[in-house]
Amino acid sequence: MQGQPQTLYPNDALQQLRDFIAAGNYAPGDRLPAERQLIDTLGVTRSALRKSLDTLEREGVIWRHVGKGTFITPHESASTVPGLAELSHHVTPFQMMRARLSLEPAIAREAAVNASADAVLRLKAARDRAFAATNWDTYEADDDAFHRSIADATGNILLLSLFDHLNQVRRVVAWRQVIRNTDRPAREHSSFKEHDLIIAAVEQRDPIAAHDAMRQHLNSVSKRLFGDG
Amino acid sequence: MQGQPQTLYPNDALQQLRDFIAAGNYAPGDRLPAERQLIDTLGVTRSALRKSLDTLEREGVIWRHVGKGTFITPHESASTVPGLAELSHHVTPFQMMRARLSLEPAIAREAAVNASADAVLRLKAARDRAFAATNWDTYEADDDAFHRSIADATGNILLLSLFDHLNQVRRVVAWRQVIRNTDRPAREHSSFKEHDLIIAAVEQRDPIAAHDAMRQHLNSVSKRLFGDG
DNA sequence: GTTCTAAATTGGTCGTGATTGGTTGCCTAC
DNA sequence: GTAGGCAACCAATCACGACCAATTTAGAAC
Repeated sequence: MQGQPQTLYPNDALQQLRDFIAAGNYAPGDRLPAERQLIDTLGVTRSALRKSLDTLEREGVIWRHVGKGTFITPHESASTVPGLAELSHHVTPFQMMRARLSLEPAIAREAAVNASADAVLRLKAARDRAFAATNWDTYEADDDAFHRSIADATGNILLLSLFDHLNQVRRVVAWRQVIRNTDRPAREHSSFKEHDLIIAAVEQRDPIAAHDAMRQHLNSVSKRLFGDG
Repeated sequence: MQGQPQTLYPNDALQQLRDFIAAGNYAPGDRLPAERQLIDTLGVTRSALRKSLDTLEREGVIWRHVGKGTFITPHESASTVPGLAELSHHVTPFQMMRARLSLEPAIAREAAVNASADAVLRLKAARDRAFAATNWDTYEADDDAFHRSIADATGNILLLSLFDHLNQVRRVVAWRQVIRNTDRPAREHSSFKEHDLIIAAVEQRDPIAAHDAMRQHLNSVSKRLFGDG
């Protein structure tokens, strides 16, 4: 696809640089070629190269100093984050749970502060749909939608985006070990009560209660998943 | 194919553009020709072309940015989740701050629970680099790296990924209005003390203190940005 | 062998001009 | 009178080159 010599999309230089480093087998502490040499090797402009180097520096992959050069960071922190699909292979269900416990209670708190009346209505509608689910699969989808509607209720598109990011990974992470001894969620399924508590807290504009209700809910989900909290 | 160059019915330009993209075999992420070139190729006016491009952008087919160009959307991405660049146009600095306040304290809490000794060392190294910054730009990069090293210290790649997602948007969000009346951060810049508090809390494995220290830090950043808390 | 100096090297910065998507306003055609 | 073509302008981005400051290297001077 490199038929055209003109610029491809901006991230191209970054990817080339990553490939170059990976192919070069650089050990931690090793020095990279000088910038003016790299732009020849990679065939990119210096500004594009330096932008990519900035990214790698922020990621902690490299370390630069005027007059000395650019070096691979001494501590191998394996902190290069792969793409979403790749990510889901490396995330354990426990880590997923910790991440949810980190993000979602805070989102619930924001929702309690900012939710519009309409958003509360949508929240209740999502709750009702989950309650009416006739099998576990649709319940999961509805539960999904319920949690997302809380992120939506924050009115903060960035928080919603963060939630979606988390959720995309969650859908793929393998936790099929969930015990389902009934064919559909029981009416007294504890989640329903917990959902109601969250909604009530949001409706009453009580950020602390919303935060705690969500945390409690996720803890009880965690308990069902892992056997205990 | 069109014998008459003059206008047919209004949607003509849109259809032509669709055909052009389909015929061009563009891969996701590829760049389209510039508008002023496309109007030559397609034989339509710029206003008609831009209207069509607007439609495609709303449909999520393409992605535009001033000074860069027009690109095919990288992945099929559910229409509900706008791309990162698109996102940054709709996120206000205030929303960004609320999102940081939602995520980063929780990350600091996780770091306090899970940070390895090595991770704490990397934390301190990042702190020292920021302290030694000689101008605001490198300070920002170092501060960035510091916050990221906290996410790294959680040992949870998903949390790190969430942080990166947030950070990618943060780099683009327009808050150039930040006041910088000195040419570099003063040694008594409050952030330095706050960074130290965070590190101390993580080192002492005190999740609550780490959470609060990060919240306080972000609050003071917010104060600097918006004038008050 | 030591010391000092000049040149070369390197990452960082700045300015200029070109390109790009976005905006505005005038003007024609219907 | 209104919609749309048309052109000029705006602001963001990038390539390119020159220059700057930190650092290393080489060699001259003694």
